[in-house]
Amino acid sequence: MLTLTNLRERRDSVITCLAKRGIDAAESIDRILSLDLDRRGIQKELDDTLAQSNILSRKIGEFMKEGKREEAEAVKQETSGLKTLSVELKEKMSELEKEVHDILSHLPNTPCDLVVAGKSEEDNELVYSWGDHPDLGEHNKPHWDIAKEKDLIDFDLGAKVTGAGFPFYKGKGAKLQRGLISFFLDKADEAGYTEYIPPLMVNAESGFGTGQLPDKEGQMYHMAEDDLYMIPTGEVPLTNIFRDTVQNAMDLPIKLCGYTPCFRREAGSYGKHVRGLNRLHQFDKVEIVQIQHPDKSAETLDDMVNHVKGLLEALELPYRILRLCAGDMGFTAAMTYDFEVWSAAQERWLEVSSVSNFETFQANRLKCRFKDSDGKNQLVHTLNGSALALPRIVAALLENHQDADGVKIPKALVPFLGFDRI
RNA sequence: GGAGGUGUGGCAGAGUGGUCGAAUGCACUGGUCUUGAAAACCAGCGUACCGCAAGGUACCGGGGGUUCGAAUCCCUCCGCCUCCGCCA
Repeated sequence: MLTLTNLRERRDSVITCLAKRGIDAAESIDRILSLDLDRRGIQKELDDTLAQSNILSRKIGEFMKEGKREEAEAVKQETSGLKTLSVELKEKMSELEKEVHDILSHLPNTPCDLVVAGKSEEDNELVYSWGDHPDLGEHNKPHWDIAKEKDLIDFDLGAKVTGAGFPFYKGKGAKLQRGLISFFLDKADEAGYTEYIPPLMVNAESGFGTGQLPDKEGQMYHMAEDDLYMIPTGEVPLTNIFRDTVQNAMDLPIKLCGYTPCFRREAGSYGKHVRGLNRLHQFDKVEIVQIQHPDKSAETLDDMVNHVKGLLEALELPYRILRLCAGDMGFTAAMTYDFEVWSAAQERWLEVSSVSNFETFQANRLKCRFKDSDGKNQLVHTLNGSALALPRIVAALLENHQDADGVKIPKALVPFLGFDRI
């Protein structure tokens, strides 16, 4: 969530920034600013009224102590008007606050300077690429065929037991999942990230804290009976650890990681591009998260990007990195790098990781601050990235490393699997 | 799930409905003393909002209520603890 101070002090530049996303926020922002002005006026009035009635109440207390009942009663009469007034003012003020909050919580984050304006993925900037596209020759099966032949993944069984998008992994397919998770977690551990195993359901406060609510309400599975949400990403529980906290500047950055299944409703997506592992309702992911000092978050984002590069290179998968244009970025991000792996058999790029700096956008919702050198509380910057999401990695591994009689496992992964071919 | 208890500042821990934003101790910060340190002593030490400032307002788990006035009374939700039940 954008901070009110920011809107007040930098109205024009916020509007310019949001315009890069293709959003004309002038009207919303001016509405917020005018409501906020009203609010401040009313708060002044309310504070004065309360101050007045506090004085009278104290006076009543003194009279009561001295046994002057009549004088006390007389003062009581005076307070009744103040009381009704303050109730009215309180109502008015909370209405104004609520309206400001509602508009504010629907405004997305302002993109960084580096982020270009643009509407869709076509405007994303290619910033890096690695590896050659393999020439598969006649061995160019898509992963769903390989998975079926080698009995690695059973989509039909998942559809029967749960529904489409909830596959079963079997045998070497299951071991591949487990091995990849261990591999990713070990790499994160080596890079200094502390491993967590978080809850897979979160409450509404947490959903709001990282920005899934209210923006992505329909994307999450919701347990109505207990008002809990299945996590769409480990980001939600891992970042909400820091909700309502004040960190010590010395402890920054805080680095953590965790493996979790992720649950997404993905309503309305069907067809060829979501076939096989390309889009699932439940999938596995290792997430890395950092809580960082505002001055250092830009370089931290680069560190995280480098970490993900290392993973993909170890898996010998050709990839490219895109800096998303403003319009293609998520609601909460100030800057995002997407990693895409080339799928040789499908002849398309598959998004396998998204690494973002949210700057103070989440921190403002989370109320996550640190004490700066002046002893003042300041919002931290939050960052996170997938390192990595499994399904499309599995797809790319199966497709890119296939040969005449199976699939060759990249060397780095073999110790985690106990076999070198499928 | 049932019964009882409990929730106060970074921690510990007081708090008769009326100068309680809250005693006290510890921790922390600055100072005095000291060659230096420790000890001792002195002072400071929550957050948010409004205000140029002086200052004001709100906050004692969350929400609501009673009252001129609530940390203190009532209702409700949440967390924690103890006992019982159930259970991987």
